[in-house]
Amino acid sequence: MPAISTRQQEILDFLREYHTDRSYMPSIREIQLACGISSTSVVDYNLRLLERDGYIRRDPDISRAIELVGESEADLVEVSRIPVLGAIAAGEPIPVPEAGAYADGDHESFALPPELTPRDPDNLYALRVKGYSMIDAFVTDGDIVVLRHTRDARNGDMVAAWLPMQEEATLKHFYLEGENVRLMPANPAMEPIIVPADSVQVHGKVVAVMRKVAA
Amino acid sequence: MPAISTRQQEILDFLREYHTDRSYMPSIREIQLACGISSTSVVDYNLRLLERDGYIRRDPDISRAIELVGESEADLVEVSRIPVLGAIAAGEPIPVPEAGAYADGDHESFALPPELTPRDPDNLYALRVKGYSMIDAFVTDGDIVVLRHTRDARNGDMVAAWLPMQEEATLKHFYLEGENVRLMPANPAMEPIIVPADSVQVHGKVVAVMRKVAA
DNA sequence: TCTAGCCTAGAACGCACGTTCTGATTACGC
DNA sequence: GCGTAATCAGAACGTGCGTTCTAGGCTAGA
Repeated sequence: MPAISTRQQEILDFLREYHTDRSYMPSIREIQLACGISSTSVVDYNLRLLERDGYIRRDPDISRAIELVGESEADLVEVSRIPVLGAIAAGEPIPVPEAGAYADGDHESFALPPELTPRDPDNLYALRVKGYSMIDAFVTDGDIVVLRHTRDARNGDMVAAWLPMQEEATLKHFYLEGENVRLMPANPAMEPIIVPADSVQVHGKVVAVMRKVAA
Repeated sequence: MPAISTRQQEILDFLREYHTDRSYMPSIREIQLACGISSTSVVDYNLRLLERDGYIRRDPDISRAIELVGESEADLVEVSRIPVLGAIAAGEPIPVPEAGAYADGDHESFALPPELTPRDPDNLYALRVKGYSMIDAFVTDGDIVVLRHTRDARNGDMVAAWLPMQEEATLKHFYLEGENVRLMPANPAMEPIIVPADSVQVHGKVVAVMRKVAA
């Protein structure tokens, strides 16, 4: 892209600014006024150059038919907003999504980037991790875990599980073996837990983990 | 929101369709033509109702100044796109961002959600983690670490460092203590490394970590 | 049957706005 | 210095386009 003059840059900036306020483009005369240009023909002339150089696109004879090519559209990404339903901690029961909780209620929400969004973005919710009890799943205090609410875990899935007997919440890989469930830590150096299948409540599969590092 | 007539629904659909093609709104006469309406006043009348019911917003006397309220705008979030410059692994040197690498070159990129974006989103880049050598930082194979490129780490920052003597890349908390640097694992159960300050290359601060868990 | 409200027609008005034409001014290479 | 191109001015033109006025066809309730 060729370099552009300061006047063209000024026009381009104004287009961006105007478009974010209203959601349509200014008329030529509005550009003229805002940029302190003395004639509409000068505006037209510079718009012509901007179009030739690929910064904008115009439809002739149509009012306000200016498009900013690339840029603003490319930075806008469609993301799924995930409700944060609460916290997950070792000794506390896992919050359960009530009906309709996904449809964005009064919960705090979180934007999941498309790279981390699964094919099927339904029934997702997030929990904030409290404490250091889940470091065997490479998850630490303050992390956000994104879960898909489901009861049917398949072998190998990482699940959020509540163990009523032990009164413990945990994140483990799930393996159903006959009458028992084997819960494997993600860290292979640590020992699995084996419990009767009817004393495990699977709350959901872990879909993603995100962490903001302090400072 | 009150129910709307089929004609109003038809207009609304046309507005959406037209706006996705071009990025501006149709004129009243274009709506008239497209929806097979015999008079501009009918279009105006129905637009008036749609505005009263909160489906659209209009600016009087301005061409094509129709905004669709809510819907598409709400799901679009402005995100910063971070270039993924390569991989970080225990025994391999850390990829260094060349000048201009941030400005979106030919690198794969990654959308960082606003919740994880620091106040100052400059000089950010991402690396894909290879191997299991960084589990002491709660980071495992396949994770994405987001870094801010800087050489001046402050005490307590988590940094990506390259140790030329040991030929090792690592993620640790950084503490400068006189002539030496103490590198603390995030997991307090593990031992710190203490090395001379001139044998540590700090490549950047860790800003965020994200992980997609295999389904 | 009359009336009231809702929706639709057709036409005309008048400003908004893109376009264009003619010159003036500045920038720049030789 | 001069000539060519790039940029800027001012005004006028023609039409795009929102608006408005009047009026006719529906359905429903009294």
